[in-house]
Formats: sequence, structure tokens, C-alpha cells
Amino acid sequence: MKYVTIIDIANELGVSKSTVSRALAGDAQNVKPETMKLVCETAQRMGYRRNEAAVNLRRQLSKTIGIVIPEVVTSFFMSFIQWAQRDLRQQGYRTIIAVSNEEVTQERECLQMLEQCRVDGILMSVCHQSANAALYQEIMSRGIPMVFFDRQVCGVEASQVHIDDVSASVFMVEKLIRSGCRRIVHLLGPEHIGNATDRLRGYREVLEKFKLPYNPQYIVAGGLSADEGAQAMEEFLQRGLAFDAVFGFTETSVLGAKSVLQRMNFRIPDDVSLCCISGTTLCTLVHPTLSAVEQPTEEMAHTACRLLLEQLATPGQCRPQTVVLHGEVVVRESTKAVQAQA
Amino acid sequence: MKYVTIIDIANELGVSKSTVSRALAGDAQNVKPETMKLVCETAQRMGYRRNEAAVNLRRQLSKTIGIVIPEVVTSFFMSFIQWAQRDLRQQGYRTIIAVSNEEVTQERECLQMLEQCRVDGILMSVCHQSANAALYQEIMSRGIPMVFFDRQVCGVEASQVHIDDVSASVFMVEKLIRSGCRRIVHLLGPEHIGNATDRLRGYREVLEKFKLPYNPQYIVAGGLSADEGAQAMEEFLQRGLAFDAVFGFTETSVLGAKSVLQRMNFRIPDDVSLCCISGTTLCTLVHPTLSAVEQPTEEMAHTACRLLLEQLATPGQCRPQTVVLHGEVVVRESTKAVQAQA
DNA sequence: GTGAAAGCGCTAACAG
DNA sequence: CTGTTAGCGCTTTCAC
Repeated sequence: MKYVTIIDIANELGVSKSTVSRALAGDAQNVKPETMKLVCETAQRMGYRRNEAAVNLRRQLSKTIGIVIPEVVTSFFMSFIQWAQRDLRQQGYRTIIAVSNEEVTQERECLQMLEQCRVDGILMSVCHQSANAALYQEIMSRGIPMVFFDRQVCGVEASQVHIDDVSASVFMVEKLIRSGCRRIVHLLGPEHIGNATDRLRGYREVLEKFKLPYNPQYIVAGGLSADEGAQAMEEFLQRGLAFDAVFGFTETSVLGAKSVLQRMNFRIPDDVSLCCISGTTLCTLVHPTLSAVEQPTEEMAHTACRLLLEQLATPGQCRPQTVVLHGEVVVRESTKAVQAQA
Repeated sequence: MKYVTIIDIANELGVSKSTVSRALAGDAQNVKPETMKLVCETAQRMGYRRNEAAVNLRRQLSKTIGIVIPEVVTSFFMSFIQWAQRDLRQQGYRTIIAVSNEEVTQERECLQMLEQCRVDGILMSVCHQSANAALYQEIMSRGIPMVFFDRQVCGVEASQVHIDDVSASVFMVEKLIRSGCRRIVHLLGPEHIGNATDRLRGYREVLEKFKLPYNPQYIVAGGLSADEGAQAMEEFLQRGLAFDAVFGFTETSVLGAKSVLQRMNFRIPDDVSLCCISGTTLCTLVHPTLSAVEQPTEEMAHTACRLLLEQLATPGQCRPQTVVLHGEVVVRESTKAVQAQA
């Protein structure tokens, strides 16, 4: 029931606890090799586990990074975490994961918890572009570096890494148009997520470029979840407008829309092309009727970790910087596209 | 840079740190209401965050539960975590998530880390049914309760919760046969995962029941990942045997197989039915050609948490118990099935 | 109702 | 090379 402490080991061996501490820390400079070996073996034998709480308290730092993500449905965030953990662990950092569930209050609680655990830094994907901005500032002013990834934040002086949503959107929509689509439904993301605005902007830019009319009737609030996407699709169908493509904000919402379309016997991608800016490669792998610009998850994780570690290495020294990455494009050409090219 | 401590608050107010501690803990019995209010307000104003490391050290417990999962690709584990976190948080527990990446050594490191963090209990899904069994026993003998979920463990006296893999498998395969399939490929899971053996057993039981011949040629090692599933499928195709269904161990591996089949212009589910025992509802939602018995993720999480909390409440008192849940079935009937019924 | 003091397990000066 | 000592921030007796 009780854990073995360095004092237990010290008593067992008749040495002082400092010696044990030094030996266990591998301080070859100040411990005789044989003492070292003896201590380590005894620790092993007695089932010693060093108490992180005690170490953190003493050292005044935790060697722990907090990661806050908005949801766990999309594999993007999980994949990001995996890459980030690898990088951070390599630098001797542990990670604590906290999920805000897309709610501002839960996000506050997550951050509070991370502060209580005295994390050395935070990787964060926000659930709202501005609601908790003051809190972010407060945390950073306390000397805890934060790096924001994927979801953009407004009004915060901090390092960020995200993809170029406008370009990604432009690329995707242009691809649709070139493959013969003219009437493109856009499942708009929530306005409190900055990326949504950018993607709408991209959508509009392409229409202008091709001198196609912009009809607000084709823009539907598609939310984030599959349910919201499905609902949005039904809402649009009731408007009775002709359409040949759906460009969704989330992978999840466009898949929700897809289920509605299939129920209505639309053939995909022959009748309707589906596309989105996707979380991860897995998406288009398993949804072979979906076109997507894919986020470079691994690169984003590396970059975010690099930015954070830099700030950790030079406390208070480096200016915040924003890194913008570019997605990879995976497009499923519909038969319509083939006709259009002919 | 420096955090505010209760001593800072005590000095600010000219009271002792004990009083501050009591007030912050909400000990109304021993603190005058006005003092209480004053302390709390000051704490708020000064941006106090209580140091969890110090509390844990003092209290000799962490109010933290560790969750170990083998991978983060499947949404099942993420979904499980979400439910579990909700239950545990409600009981005042924090959670630490650790990922073993299906590797025995990484799993050891995870557990070691959790012990170092002095977690009060562990929810665990193993990457190997027996490799670390001794370690599990050691941890439990130290008084840290463990509950194993989803993946079965061998030779360990501990509480477990998983689905009835044999029944699930029987149900799925029987469904295939009743819908007209006769030659069913089975993508077998790794032998170090107990559930794989059970599912194969289910497969064989059904064949016997229907007096169909068992041909080992139809069993292919399908691994866990999409790549492994694809490779297994290709391997099977080279055998040149006729087949009309694929029953995979993992959602992921059967989707890998699917990509190969599609490349070969098989029509799904008309030429070939695909099915598996799936991680979560999302799976069949987004893969409308896949039939599956779905794990009751939420129920599994609730059950696992309940078992753990029971052990936490009565240390060393409750005997390990195994709970077996049943999956829900979602079947996509192929046109072949319709023909068979006619 | 409040304060003084001890101590959780560990590290890091400082002496020897 | 090793031992002694002083805390890290907090809770919790025990006095008053």
C-alpha cells in the first residue's frame, strides 16, 4: 500500500538519502560507481517509484506540457497529440491532455487545471476564437508559453500555427468548378471559429474569379458535428435549389450531409461532389467519395512543438510568430469531371 | 513568472497561512464567514492557483486516474475516454491519458509514469494479453486498483469489462450466411490479443452449425492497421479462391481490405459483403457499406469507472469481477441478401 | 475561530 | 565522494 521512498532505500543501505538521490539521478560525478550500482539495484529490488509530486514541488517546474483540444471525434486532434507527444517526450516532457468539448467554460476549467498542475507550457486549439482571450493573456503573462494550433485566435499576442484556410478553400472550390460544378453548397462553420470565415472568403473569391454569381441561399450554417451537417443539408434541400457540389467546413459535418444525400438517392460523386478541408489523411482513405485538402498534421505538430520548446528554452525572449502551413490535396474526380474535360 | 502561494495571501491579509488554507478549502466550520469571503476574494484578485503537486505530496493521494490505451486511430478509445472522464470528474478525479502504441515496452513506460504520478487507480486496455501481466499484479499488490476494458487479459486477477466476442462474432457471421454468403474470408487479429481468438472461435462455431466446411485458406492474418488489412487482402487474392464476404478483426483492417477490393473493381456490398466488430457507432455511420456489431462504448466506460470507483471506495475489499457486455448490431443488407430471401 | 509547527518526498547548496 | 540541512506549498493536528 505504501510506496518505497529514497529514505527507505537509504536506511536499507545505511547511507544518506542525498547519496541515494544522487545515485538515482545518475550523477556519476559525485557518486562512487559501486555505490551507484548498489543503490540502483536496491531501488529496483524494492520496487521504488520516484514521487513526481515531490520532485515538481522541489524543482519548481513540472517538465510537463498541457495540450488542450476541442474534441475527440475527429482523428486529426488525436493524431496531432500522438506526434506532439513524441516530440515532447524526446525533450523530456510529459503531457497532460485536456478536452474542452467545444465549450468555453470547459476550456477555462481545462486551463485552470493545467495551471494547477504547473505545466511548463501549453499547446492549445481553441473552441472559440476570442471568448477566453483574456485568460490566455493572463497565463502567458505568468510566464507560461502557449502555442495555438489549427484553430485561429483573435486579439492574442502569441505564437500560432495553422494552415492557410483561404488558399485551401480557394484550391478546393476551384477544383470543383473546373470539374464542372457551378452551384456549390457551402456548409459554413460557426462564426466563432476564425477558420470558418476564411474558408467562406476563399469560396467567394473563386466565384468572383470565375465571374459566377454569389447566392447567399447556397450558404448554410453547418455547425461542426455530423448531426448539424445533416440538419443543414436537409434545410438546404427544402429550398428546392439545384446544386452539384457540397463544400463543408468539417469532415464530420460533410459526412452528416452525405448520409442525408444518400438517403435521398443522390449518387456520389456522380450527382453531387463532396469536399472539405480535412483533418487527416485517414479521412479520404476511408471515404473514397470525398475530395479534400488535407492538413499536414505531422508538420503542424512538429512546428507547434518547436515553437513551444523555443520559448521554453529562452523564457520571455522570443517574439510570438505565426506559421502558416499548406495542405496536401486529394481529389476524387467525379464522372462529371471527366465529361467536362471531354 | 512566480505563482502566488497561500503565504502570499496570508501576508497580504495579515493572517496565518492555516487560515487561508482553511478558507480556500471552504471549511465553514472553522473560519469566520467574513474572513472566508475576504480570503477568497483576495485569492481571486491575486490570481492564486493552488499547487497540485504540494497538495498531492501532503495528502498522499492524487485524486487522479490513469487511462492507458493502445492506440488513437480508432475513435472507440477516444470515445471511451470522453465518457470515462465525465464519470470520473463527477467523482472529483482528474485523468491522465497514456498511449502504448500497441507496444509492450511503451506500455511498461506508461504504467511506470502513472505510478510516478501516484495515480489512485488505472483504467487499462492492454496491447498484449499477457506480456506485462506480472507488472499489473505488482501494481495492484501495491494497492492501486486496475480495471481492464475492451481487450482481454490472461492470468491476471483483476476486474475486466469487455464484450462477448464469441457471441458477437457468431451473430455477425450467421448474418452473413443467412444473407447468402458461403465463402467468408476472416482477417484474423494478432494472437496476442485474446479477443481475436474468440472471434475466430465464433466464426468456426457458425460454420459447424450450418454444416459448412472450415477451410484454413480463408483465414488470413490481418493485423490491426489499415496497411496490414490491405496486405492481408492482397495475400488472400493471390490464392485465387472465390469469396463473397470479408469478416475483419478491426474496423481499420477491414477498411484497408476494402481499399484493395475497390481498386480491383469489386462492388461492395453486391459482390463482397464487409463486416467487423466495430469500435463505435460513428464507424457504420460513415462507412455505409460496412456491417458491424458495435461496441457499447458508453456502457463500457460507465461500467469500467463503476468497478474502479468501487475498489477505490473499499480498498482491498472487493473481489475482482468480470462484466461481459453485448454489442448492438448494425447490418447493411446487400442486394445478394435480397435475392437470397426471394 | 485562529496560529504555530510538523512533515509529505525530494533536491541542492554547503560542509566535511 | 558523502552527510547535513533547508526548504518547495500545502494540510492537519494541537494549542490557545
